[in-house]
Amino acid sequence: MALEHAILVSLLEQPGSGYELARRFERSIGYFWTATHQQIYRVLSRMEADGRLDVREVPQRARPDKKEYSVTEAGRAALAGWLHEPIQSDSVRHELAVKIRGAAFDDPAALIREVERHHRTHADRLAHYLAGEVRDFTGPQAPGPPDAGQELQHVVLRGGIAYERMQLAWLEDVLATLHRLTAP
Amino acid sequence: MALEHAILVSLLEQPGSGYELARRFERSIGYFWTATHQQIYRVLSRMEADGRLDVREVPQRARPDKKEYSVTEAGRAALAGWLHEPIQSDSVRHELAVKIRGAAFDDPAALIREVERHHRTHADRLAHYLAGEVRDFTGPQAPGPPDAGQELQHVVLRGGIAYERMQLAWLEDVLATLHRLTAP
DNA sequence: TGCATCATGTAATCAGTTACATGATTTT
DNA sequence: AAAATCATGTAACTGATTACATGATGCA
Repeated sequence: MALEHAILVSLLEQPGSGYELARRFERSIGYFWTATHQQIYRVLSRMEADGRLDVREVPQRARPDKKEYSVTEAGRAALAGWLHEPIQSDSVRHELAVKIRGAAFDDPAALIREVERHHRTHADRLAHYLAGEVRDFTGPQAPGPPDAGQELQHVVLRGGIAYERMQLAWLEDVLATLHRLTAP
Repeated sequence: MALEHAILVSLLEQPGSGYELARRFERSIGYFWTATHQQIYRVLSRMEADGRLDVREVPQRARPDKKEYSVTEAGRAALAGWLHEPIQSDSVRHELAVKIRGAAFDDPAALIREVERHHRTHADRLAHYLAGEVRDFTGPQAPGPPDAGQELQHVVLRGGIAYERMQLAWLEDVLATLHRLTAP
């Protein structure tokens, strides 16, 4: 299970509450791993019980208290152990592709709207990634040796950008194909 | 749940047994949806109980009997219904990206082998897809209007090819980054 | 007054994986 | 003699989603 490891990475980058983690999973970490708050809370409790995380109750004024989690030495060791194990390539779950092949048994034209909708979603996501790249990874780099954390975050973001660009090009291919089949 | 729909599509393309489906999920359908035989058998039973599939016991000589499944009218209607519902873009689960960001808290060099391994896996998969494309989608097309099923299968395969090419390019980017961080 | 944000959780259910189990035939 | 292929399944478990629940503050 990689949610646990994604949480370790995120909390090493910056300690925080379950709520904050859930928001990060909607933003940067969500570029390559998704999770809902329910699941995050459950995993956080377990990880704390397992000694991989420390909790600190943080009272706040004008807001409910929060539990700030940080990674213990045991947590860091667990992450290191996982990093040294080989993982298998992620299995693909591409629901839209199921639909496209399914359209052969229905009306291909009915899918055009849906594919256009996905195209917009991916275009938005790409714009969002590109804005993040400009914000976080341009400008003069600090003198001295390169910051590994920064470089690695950037290469992962470039992966997200490449993925969205590929998706957009493919969705355009799909649209052209659907149009060809509809009005030849 | 799209496994059910992936099974409907696959059985509409060609009726078959659970075993045969499992093999297709390792090949063509596996390009965009994965499933193990255990899960397939379970879902097949449920779908048959729900009246979406018909079963026919096929005795075979020199082999165990098999159950050949085919899609009922109700099954076809269920697929059509799903095709007309909007779906949300697939959520990403990119374990390798978690590892790459995690490498900032460990030794980035230790990841090089792992990334190279993934590169080989994707190169193999790409070669496999390209061979399939030559086998199934080249040569003179039949006269008359284009075959929708064929065109749609092809565009999905092109998606798989585009994905693998993008992955390969990105993994090369990752490797270059790791080398830069390791021996600057 | 109503909605959004911050903050945490439980309960029920569904989906997916891993391990185990059986048994014949064909190939090496 | 051993391994691979064909063929089907059960059981236990883990992971993930959906729905429900609570309650304060701040903004329009």
